[in-house]
Amino acid sequence: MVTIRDVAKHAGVSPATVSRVVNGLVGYSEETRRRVEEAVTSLNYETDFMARGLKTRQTSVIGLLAPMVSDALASEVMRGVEEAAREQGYAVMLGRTGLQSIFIDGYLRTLRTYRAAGVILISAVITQETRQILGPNIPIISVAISDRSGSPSVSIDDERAAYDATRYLLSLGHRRIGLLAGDPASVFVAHPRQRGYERAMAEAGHPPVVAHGTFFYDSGAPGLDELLRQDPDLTAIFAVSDEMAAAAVNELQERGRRVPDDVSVLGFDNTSTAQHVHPPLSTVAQPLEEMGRAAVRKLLRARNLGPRIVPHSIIARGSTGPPKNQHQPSQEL
Amino acid sequence: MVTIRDVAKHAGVSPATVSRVVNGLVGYSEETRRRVEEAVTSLNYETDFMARGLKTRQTSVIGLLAPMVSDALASEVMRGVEEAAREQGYAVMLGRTGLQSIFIDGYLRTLRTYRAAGVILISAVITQETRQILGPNIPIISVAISDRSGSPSVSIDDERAAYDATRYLLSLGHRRIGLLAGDPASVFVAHPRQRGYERAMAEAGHPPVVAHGTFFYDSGAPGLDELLRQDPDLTAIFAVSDEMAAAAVNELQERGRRVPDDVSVLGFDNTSTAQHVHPPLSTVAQPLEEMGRAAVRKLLRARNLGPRIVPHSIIARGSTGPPKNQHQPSQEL
DNA sequence: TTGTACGCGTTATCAC
DNA sequence: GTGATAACGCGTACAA
Repeated sequence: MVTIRDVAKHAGVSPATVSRVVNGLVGYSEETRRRVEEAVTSLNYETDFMARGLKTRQTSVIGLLAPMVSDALASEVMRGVEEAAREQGYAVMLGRTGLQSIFIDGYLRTLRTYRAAGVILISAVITQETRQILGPNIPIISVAISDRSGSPSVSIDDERAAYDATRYLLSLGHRRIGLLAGDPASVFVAHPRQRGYERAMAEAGHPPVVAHGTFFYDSGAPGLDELLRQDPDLTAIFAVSDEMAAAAVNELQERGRRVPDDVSVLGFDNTSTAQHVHPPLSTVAQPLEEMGRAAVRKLLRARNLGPRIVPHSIIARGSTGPPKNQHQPSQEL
Repeated sequence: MVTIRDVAKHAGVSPATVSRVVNGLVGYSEETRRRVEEAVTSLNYETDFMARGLKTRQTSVIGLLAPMVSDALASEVMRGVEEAAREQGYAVMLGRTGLQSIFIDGYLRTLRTYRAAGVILISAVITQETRQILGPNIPIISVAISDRSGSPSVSIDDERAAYDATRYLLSLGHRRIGLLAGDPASVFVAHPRQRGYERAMAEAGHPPVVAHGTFFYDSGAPGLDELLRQDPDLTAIFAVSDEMAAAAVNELQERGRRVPDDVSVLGFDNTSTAQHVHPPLSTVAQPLEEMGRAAVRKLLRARNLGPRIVPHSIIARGSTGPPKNQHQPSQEL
């Protein structure tokens, strides 16, 4: 292992000077810089992050905590985080918090003792406790969750997005629209989306039809069943996750209903799942990868005060279309 | 920040003793242990990983490198790695290598200066260069790739799995089976799978029909098109990734062919994608999560010499069935 | 069990 | 302005 003192000896200067050159500080002549750099490359010197971190009480590590490291949404955000971090010279430390944030405390402690430069939380809110464990020196930011506490965050406006999505279905002519909502326990995403749907339906004067799922694929079919029991004549299903929407599409076809001819289905998140079903899902897009990148930038810029809302958009693919109106013939013509 | 010396003072012992107690070594009385532990909890002491790493030249960090952090296969492996690492008290540092392993060198260097305890490579082979950058002290292991170089690895026998999968289709009665193969450039997975298919077909006396894709969803439809052009009467498609298989299912249905009644489709990997299409994909399962866990264990046990082959299995879901045999009526009855 | 040198980069202090 | 010296950060390991 070649140390800073080896380089200093080779270049005929002191370790302090080498340090200054390596870190691009001031206080040396052009000639010294050249000699030091020559020594660095010829000896293949690399700064020891441990030693540096011990002294500076900072490492170039960003902690990334996701409830499931394997779900499509988290994966997209992770990709953005990883790219932005690498570009800025940071490494990413990965942790899974579990659905009920079981492991989060342990990870935060680890990140603290590793003197992480910051922490990014996917789909989880920043609690008082979180902040406390992390201490005052490590910034934290949440991504892809509507956290109204004013903590640093990057997200879309979930209420507005669901409102817009419902309006989109209304604009296609649908009146009987069912909501495949999220787990009411995970109130921070599920609730705003449900509110947005309900607001749009109320404004249009149509009764809401709601069933609850878990966001995951498996809950899509039972949820659809529940919705159709409430109203067998639904012409559109709005699911608050692509996974549930995909399950709904498949289950509808299983029951002999065509998508979108008989029933339109609209998803949420625009993950890769949306494109893997047939017909491909129309969905509400969150710019997930960009949100990951934005989170890194915000974290490192240290002006990460308060929430940042990024724009959502609605992507129309094959799973949505006008209703056939067979059950409500020319009601409004 | 409370240091080991603070604890020592509080407990009336030396820093060295505190260190031994904290690390569960021997050489202190029961009474001292009690006093030290009391001091640790009352002062809320936590070991500084930087200082420890500086001295021991080791940190509890495992590097995890994947070509795409967001694909379904890597995600499953990552989940296993994360879980096993956490249980053993290790943190996971994540890196994306890019499809052509563009960033791998940079990450390896970073991992070296962080004195990682080991490196796990998903879907990439360990080259001479890789080993050289990492140095002799950091073990490395590859996962989910048939690397015949004898380097430490955890994978299925891809050739055998593809052979078995093809035999499975043959046993259903299929004779005209097309292979949607992988990118021939990524020779380490694509090639063995193709060989397994070709061996099974040769043994059965049927001509192979092969088209190449990229493993990704988008290449499925063009690949299918290519296969059907070579033989319009194929009754089964074996795709070497679930994504391509999913695309094939969707494209077949788009063309008015029923799955599995007209054409059976078999996937590979058993990722979540397999369950998101309709009908759900029959597929060759790799125990991806378990492979991730095994990689961590193997890495830390330091008896990680040579490859380890884990068993594959074939999961029959809705996308495969016997051929209708309309083109080859009762040939063997 | 304890004292203490050590690992290595950084930075404050000092000399030229 | 240039550069050197040395103390420092904190846990570990070896000699005592």
